Amino acid sequence: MISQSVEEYLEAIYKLAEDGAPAGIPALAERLGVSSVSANEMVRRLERDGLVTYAPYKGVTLTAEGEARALNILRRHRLWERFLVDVLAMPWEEAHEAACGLEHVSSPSLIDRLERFLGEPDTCPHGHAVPTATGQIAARNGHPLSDLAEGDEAVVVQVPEEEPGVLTYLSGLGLRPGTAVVVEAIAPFEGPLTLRVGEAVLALGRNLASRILVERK
Amino acid sequence: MISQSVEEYLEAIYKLAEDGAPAGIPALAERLGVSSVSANEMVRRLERDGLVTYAPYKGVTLTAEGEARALNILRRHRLWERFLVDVLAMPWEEAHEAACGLEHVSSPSLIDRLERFLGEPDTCPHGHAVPTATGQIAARNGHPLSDLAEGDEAVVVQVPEEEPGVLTYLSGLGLRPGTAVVVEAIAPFEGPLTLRVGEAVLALGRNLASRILVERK
DNA sequence: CTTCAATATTAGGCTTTCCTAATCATCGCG
DNA sequence: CGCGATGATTAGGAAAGCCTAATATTGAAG
Repeated sequence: MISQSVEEYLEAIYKLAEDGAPAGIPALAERLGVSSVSANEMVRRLERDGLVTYAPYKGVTLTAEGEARALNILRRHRLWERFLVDVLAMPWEEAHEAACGLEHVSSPSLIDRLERFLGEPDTCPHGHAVPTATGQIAARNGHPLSDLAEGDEAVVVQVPEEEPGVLTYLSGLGLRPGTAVVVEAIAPFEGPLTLRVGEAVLALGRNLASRILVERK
Repeated sequence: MISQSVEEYLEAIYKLAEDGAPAGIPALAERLGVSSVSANEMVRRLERDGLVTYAPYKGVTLTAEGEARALNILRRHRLWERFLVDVLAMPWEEAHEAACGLEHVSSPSLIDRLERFLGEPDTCPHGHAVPTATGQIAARNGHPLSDLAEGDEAVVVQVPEEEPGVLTYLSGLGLRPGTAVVVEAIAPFEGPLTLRVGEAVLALGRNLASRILVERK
């Protein structure tokens, strides 16, 4: 058996590795809201159990076993999220929180049934791919919204999960997977993008825009 | 916050108190699969936190606060069970297990949404009343099946939850809430009851029969 | 009313998961 | 190349939960 804490660490390590280099201990600690010392301890436990390899000053990397576990957790998380949002009509940000709890107490049988009930969705409500029961995950497609040029039209395919504040904000703007956007203007010096979303026009910071994936039309 | 362990203890204390006297430490320990020492420790923690009162050699009793918590846990458990059985078509015995995990990680908002989605059911799949969000629980109605006389006809209203083996057995016999039964014969000396269930005739031990509630027709 | 079985408790330990404070190591910048 | 910031680690603890072994208490049955 594998504890909830361990699952949370594996998940965080996977997500940190997703955007770039292997996770450093401080980044991991920060993300999980624990001290560096605690994260360090846990990482050594994970290494002892063959779930990660750790090189000081380099970072933590999941082993094959660790990655398989992480993908399984992501699978559970994203299917629950789909259920909460689509079936129970729960708001995005609340759904993320709730799924964080449910993901750690879901047997394979339960998850498989849930998946069938939901119609085997490809992604979570934020557009992230749902890993299969066998541990496959579809490659991310789409480009950062920040890579578009003025005048480009595109459809949102993925928004960041995790931060509740960001989710509420994007939800309020109507920016969710499937939304069509037009780039009206791009301010210089890393400035904001001006977007048209339906009838509305809005300004979006470059940083956040780089974390939204779109598909050109 | 309240830990999963604490919730399991409260639930067990409630259920033990349901059938008779206040829970003794050994009974509690047995039910939870821990040693008497562990149960003793925990009971003292619960008392320290104002959730139970404990009199050695007498038993453990929930305080008002403790009972409110227990009812809330039961609410979550039974609604999840309803979902798992009705919506995901999970077998009874598996659903009980799964609900045991889910019940500890479900926010009030989630549970309220789930309840609405399910159509505000009155009972869990085994016929036990679902406590309301405000902590009310409907009184148990019905009589033990073992109290019927030969020739009586009745409808099952409640079967025991908890033990997976019992659930599988009853499920196999077709004995579930709503099932009509006729008492064909009652063996003397605490012997088994012979029942007709639909076309089938079967023998049921007196002990198990006393834990099945029915309503006379 | 005594004795024995059931119940309770103490003593001592283990693991997991977290913490603070303090020290040590490394990397990169000037 | 040396020094300061960042990162890593050690030392020492705490609380929750669990355990076994041993001891004390109590209630009920003879």
